[in-house]
Amino acid sequence: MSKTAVSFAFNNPDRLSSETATRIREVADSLGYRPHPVARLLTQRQTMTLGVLTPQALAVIFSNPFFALFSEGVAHAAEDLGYELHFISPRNGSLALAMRRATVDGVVAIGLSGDHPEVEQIRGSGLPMVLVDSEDLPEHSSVVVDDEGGARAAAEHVAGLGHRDILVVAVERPDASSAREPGTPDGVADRRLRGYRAGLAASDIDVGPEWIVAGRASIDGGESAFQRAWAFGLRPSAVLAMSDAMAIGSMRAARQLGLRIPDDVSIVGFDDIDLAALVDPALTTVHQPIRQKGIDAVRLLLTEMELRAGNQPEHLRLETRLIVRGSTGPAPRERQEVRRLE
Amino acid sequence: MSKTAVSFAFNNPDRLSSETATRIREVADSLGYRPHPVARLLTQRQTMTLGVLTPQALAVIFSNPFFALFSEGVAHAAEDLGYELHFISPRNGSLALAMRRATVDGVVAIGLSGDHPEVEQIRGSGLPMVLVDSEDLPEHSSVVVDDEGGARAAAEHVAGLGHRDILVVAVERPDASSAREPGTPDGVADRRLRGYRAGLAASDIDVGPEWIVAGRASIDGGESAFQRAWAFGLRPSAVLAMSDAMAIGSMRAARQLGLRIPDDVSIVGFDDIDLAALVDPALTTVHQPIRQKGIDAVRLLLTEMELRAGNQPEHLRLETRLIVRGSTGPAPRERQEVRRLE
DNA sequence: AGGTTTCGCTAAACCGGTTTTCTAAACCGG
DNA sequence: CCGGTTTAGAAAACCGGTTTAGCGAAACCT
Repeated sequence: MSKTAVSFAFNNPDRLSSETATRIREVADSLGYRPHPVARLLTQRQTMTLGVLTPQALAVIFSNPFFALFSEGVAHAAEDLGYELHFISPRNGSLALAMRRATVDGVVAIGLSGDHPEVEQIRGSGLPMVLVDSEDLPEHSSVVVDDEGGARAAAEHVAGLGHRDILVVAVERPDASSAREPGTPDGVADRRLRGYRAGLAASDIDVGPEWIVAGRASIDGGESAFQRAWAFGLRPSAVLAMSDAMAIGSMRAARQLGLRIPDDVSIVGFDDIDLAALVDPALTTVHQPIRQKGIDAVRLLLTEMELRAGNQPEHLRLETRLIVRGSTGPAPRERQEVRRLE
Repeated sequence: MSKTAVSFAFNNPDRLSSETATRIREVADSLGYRPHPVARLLTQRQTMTLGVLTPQALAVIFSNPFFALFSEGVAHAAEDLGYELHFISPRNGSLALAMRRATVDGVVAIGLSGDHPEVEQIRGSGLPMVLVDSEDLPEHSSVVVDDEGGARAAAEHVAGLGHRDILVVAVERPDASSAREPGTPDGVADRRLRGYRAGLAASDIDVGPEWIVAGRASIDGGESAFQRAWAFGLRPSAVLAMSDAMAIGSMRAARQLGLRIPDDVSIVGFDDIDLAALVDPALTTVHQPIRQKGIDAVRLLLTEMELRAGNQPEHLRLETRLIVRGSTGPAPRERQEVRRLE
C-alpha cells in the first residue's frame, strides 16, 4: 500500500474502496500505528490550539484563584470552538523565546504591559494576539475592566463609613528580571491606586506614601503587609487591598493583633473570587467579571485570527462593581472623637 | 542566502561567520520572520511538551481547586525540566481522538480508570503515560494515594467521638457518555467508601444505602446532597464527605437548617485543599499530597520516556492523614441518650 | 609552489504526513 | 468492439524547517 492510501484511509475514506479502507485501518491498529500528529500539523497549517501567555511561571499561575477563574473562561470559550489550550510561560526566563517556539494559532496575553522588557520581540512575532488587563499594544484587541472605577467605589465606600486612617495594601510589581515572582500585572496596580486616591480625595483624604504597603498577591503577602504597617506604627481603621487574597491575609493579621472585623478594622478586597463570599465575615470587595474576561478574550482573538488583514482591533472595557458584605462597617466612634479633638 | 544558512543563523551560529549570522538575523527581524515552530518539531522529533489528560472538559477542571493544585505540581516539575504543558480533554466527546492528535512527548492521565470506554484505544496509542489516582493499567507507572486508609481514619475519628448516625456524601461517578459532567474519577469514590465502611464497621456501625447520597464534587453539589438527605428524613449527627468542596457545601446546608457545627453536626472532608483551613470552623479533613502527586507523576513519566524499552513500571502509593480541625466534635449528648433508650 | 586543511556557505536528503496529479483498469452505452 | 467515463490506487509535489554531505576559495604548511 502506498502512504497515500494510508492517509486516505484515515482522512478521506471515500476515495478508497470501503474494503481497502477498513483493511488499512485494521492493520494500522494491529501495528499500533498512528499518524504522526506533528507531521499532519505541518500541512494543515493550523494547530487548533490557543496559547495563554503568562508573564509568570505556571506553578505560580495555578496557585492563583484569579488565574484559575480566568483560565476557566478561556477554556470554556476555546473548547466550544474546538480549540485546545497551551500555556506559554517564560522559558529560561524569556517570554519571547517561549512564544517563538509555541505551536499555537493565536495567543491570549494576560497582564502583558507595554514596559515588559521583551514586548517588542513579542510584538514582532506576527501571531494573532489579544491583550487582557492591558491596552498598551493598541494594534491588538484587548479586554480590560474598569479597575479605576471599582477602586474609586471601594474608597468612597470606606470614606462614607467615616474612615479616615486608611491603609492601602498594594500588589507589588513582579520583578521583570525574575519571572518566577508572583504578583499582579503592572498597570493594574497603578490603575487601582489612582482609583483609591480619587475616591478618597472626594472626602479630602490624602494617602501618604507610608500608608501604602505592597506585597505578593497572596494570603501570606497580605498578612505580612498588614503586619509591617502595624509594626511601623500605623493604626488604620480601614484597609483597601488590591486583591481578595491580600485582603484575607490582612484579615488574618488583624485578628492576630486582637482586632475585630469590622468593628475595629474594615477591610475591602478586589476581584471577588469565590473565596471572598466564604470567609467569615464575608469580604466586601470589588467584583470584576474574571471568567467573562477569558471568554471575551477568546472571542476577540478568533475575530483577529479570521480577518487577518486590515481588521480594526477592538478594545473592550468591562464593568466592575462594589459588593458590600460583612467585612466593612462604620469607623469606630472613639477614633472619630479623637480626630475631632485634634 | 540559502535556507541552510538561515537555519544555522538561528540554531548553530558557529557554523557561519559571525558577521553573516548577525546579518541574517537582522534581516529576519526586519521581515518579521520566525522559523515555523511546527516544521522544526518535525525534525527534532520531540515537542518538549507534556500532556495532561483529563476525562472532563477543561472548563470543569479549572473550576476545581483540587485540579488546580495538582496542575500546580505538574507545572512545577515540568517547568523545571524545560517542558511545557498541554491540556488534553475530550474532543467531540472522545478522549482517544484528542490523544491521537496531541503533539506531546508523554502524558499524565488523571483519573483514567480501567473501565473508561476508550481505554483500549488510549492504551494502544504508544505514548509514554503515567496514571494518577488509578492503577488499572499496570503496564504504565502510576501514582495513587491511600484513599482507603484516609477514609478509614476519618470514619474512626467520628465513630470515636460517639457518632452513630453518619451520612456519607459521595462524589458521583461522572457519566462516561457525557464527558462534560464533573465529578471525581471512578475508582476513587469506591476506595473511599470502602474505607468509610471499614472504619465504621470497627464500631459496629453499618451504613445503609439510604445514608449514602451522591452529587457533583462542588460546594453546590454538597449543599444539595445534604438537603436531599434531610428532606428524606435523615438526621445525621456527622457527615463524611468525599471532597472538601462537598463538605463545605454540607456545612452551608446544615447552617441554613439552623444546625450548629460541630455542636449539632460534625463534618469531615477529604483532600485538604487550601480552603479547608480558611472556612469557619476550619474543616476536619483527610489530607492528601495533591501537589506532590503532580510532581511525582512527572518524575515517573520522564523515566518512562527515557528508558523507552523494557523498563519496569513503578507504582507509587502516597500517604494520607487525618487533620482534625474545628468542624468535628463529640456526638450530641441527647442523641446518645435517645439511642440508649431505644 | 604544491598539497593539505580550514572556512563559509550551499545542494540535497530527510522528517512524516497531506494533497494534487496521474495512470491503469473497470465499466459503460451504442 | 470501441471511445469515453469512472474508479482505485500510486507517484510526485509540497508543508518548512534541520542535517549531512559536498564544494570552491582562502589559509596554512613545508
